[in-house]
Amino acid sequence: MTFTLATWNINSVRLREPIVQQLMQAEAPDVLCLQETKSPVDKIPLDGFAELGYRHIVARGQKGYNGVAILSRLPIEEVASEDFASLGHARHIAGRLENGVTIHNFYVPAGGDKPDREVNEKFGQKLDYLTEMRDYFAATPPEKSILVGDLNIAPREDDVWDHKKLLKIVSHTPIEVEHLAAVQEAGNWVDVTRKDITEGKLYSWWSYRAKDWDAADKGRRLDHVWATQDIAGSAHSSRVLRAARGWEKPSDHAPVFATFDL
DNA sequence: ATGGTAGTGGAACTA
Repeated sequence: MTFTLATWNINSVRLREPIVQQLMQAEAPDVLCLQETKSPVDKIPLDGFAELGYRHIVARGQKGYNGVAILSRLPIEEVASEDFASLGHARHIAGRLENGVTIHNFYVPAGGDKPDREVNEKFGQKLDYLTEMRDYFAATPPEKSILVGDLNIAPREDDVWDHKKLLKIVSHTPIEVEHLAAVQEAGNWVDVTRKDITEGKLYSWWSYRAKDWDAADKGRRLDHVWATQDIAGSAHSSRVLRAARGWEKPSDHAPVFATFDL
């Protein structure tokens, strides 16, 4: 059985209902994981998604901020939702497909502007969130699992437009990269995107603030697809749909895809 | 060092 999965920080699922449908029609991933839905679950516009074949959903939401959803053409059953770092935020949902694969969908805290937990509480919360993710996967090692989402960290030098310039910028600081590596190690996660696309600059996010995001190309790879060792070898065809960053009323993130043969 | 844009919700917060 082959299925394709996409992850996309949508920055309001209600405002961007049209381009979510555009992605469904143009690319038709079997499973679409969204972050920053910024909507209570009961106000997500599901009818149009269902008409396009996405009849199954597991989600967490809140008013105005955060929010994660898995929209699926395949039946999916909710299996977990954790409040790491006890923030009271809707940042995690996990579901299981009928083939036994578990999908974790995360929206990791962005962490504020200053990379110093002494002066910026949000940065401390981000590190704590990652530490609790690590402990969660260390306590119960995942199997046949996929982890996706906006992890708000670009770990590699070629995941950012300028490594040296971003070393003190939140999302690319060494301490964040170390915390993310600890999560990856605890769960035996393989970075599927970088298993497939081993070399070269690769981004999934471009700031709204750039005059011309495409020409400036000052991007970062904040959105990730990971899989446990037991199924990572079946993954292929990873890609970032950069074109979606240029669609009508775009998100500042582009969707990231991977296909699994299981 | 600063300010640049976008979403929610109708000011101030978050990213």
